Amino acid sequence: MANHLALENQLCFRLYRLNKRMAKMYAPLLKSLNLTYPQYLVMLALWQSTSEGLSVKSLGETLELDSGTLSPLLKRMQTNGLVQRTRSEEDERTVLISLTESGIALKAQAIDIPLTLFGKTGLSESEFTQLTYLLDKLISTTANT
Amino acid sequence: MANHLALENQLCFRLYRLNKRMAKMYAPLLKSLNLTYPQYLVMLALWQSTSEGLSVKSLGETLELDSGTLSPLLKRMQTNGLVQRTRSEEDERTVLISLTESGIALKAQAIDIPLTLFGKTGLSESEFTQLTYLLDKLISTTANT
DNA sequence: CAAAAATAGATTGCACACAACTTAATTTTG
DNA sequence: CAAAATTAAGTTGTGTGCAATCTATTTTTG
Repeated sequence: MANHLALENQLCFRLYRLNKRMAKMYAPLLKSLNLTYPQYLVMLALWQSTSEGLSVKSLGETLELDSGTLSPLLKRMQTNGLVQRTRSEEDERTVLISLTESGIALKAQAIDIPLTLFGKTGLSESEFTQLTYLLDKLISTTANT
Repeated sequence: MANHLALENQLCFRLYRLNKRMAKMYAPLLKSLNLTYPQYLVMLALWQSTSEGLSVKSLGETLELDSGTLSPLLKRMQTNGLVQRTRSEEDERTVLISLTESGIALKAQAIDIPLTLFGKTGLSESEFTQLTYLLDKLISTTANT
């Protein structure tokens, strides 16, 4: 007779706690780069993009964030000198976000973060693979928006 | 040669996205109970507690939230008639949070939520068990606070 | 082609989430 | 026992995150 409403039985609560703990583990490393956790995700997206940058729309699709979150976040990143905003010439509605020199340079300082964090998780390679598989499966069955 | 900074390779990003998707899946169900997702977690904690209720501190330990989050959140729940606050008599620093009649009654309306959501995940029982195991392992290796 | 619909981004309002700080009460300690 | 340290909640300030709305620009359609 399972108690379905017990907090310990909620998958969502495990994800909720773990997500917060992850962000807290990143925080000290990111602080030295003057980045918040969501800003770090934006940087990851931009570091792997072309030099023209990404539109706010495509950044939003990649990170699953809407303009209500991204607009002020990108404004802060611009203030901190990490990104530039350019109106697209083909479509005046579109704003292209691209890295500044300083934003590009920051990549070198971030390069070790993923492995450092993976070390702290204590997971084996095979557990990591298995967890990735299960999370992807769940991501694919949970519709976005 | 793995690209460690690629967004697709980040475990944290999978958890980040999935956590948000979960909250969005709960949202419509919780809206009919007039609860937000964090408020739902508070209700789960209170539904399984004794009738004396829980202190803000123990609620915070259970949910991994500090008073900066809980104080205003509990105030809103009190405004909505779900919980009461009582100063403890043994220790005047402690505030006990307990359910109102209406808060207790809400449990009946929430009883089907976990199974409804589990259905939407599309996970098998064995996948659920495996995922729970891996998440717990990760939770136990990631220190809190 | 002009009106209607759709799209991109920004803005507003509300609810977390957390660091840092404050206040009041209790414990510890010299 | 009194001063110092600790503890529990609350407050303040900043940064998300999202729904709803607004504005400007395109695209579609009659």
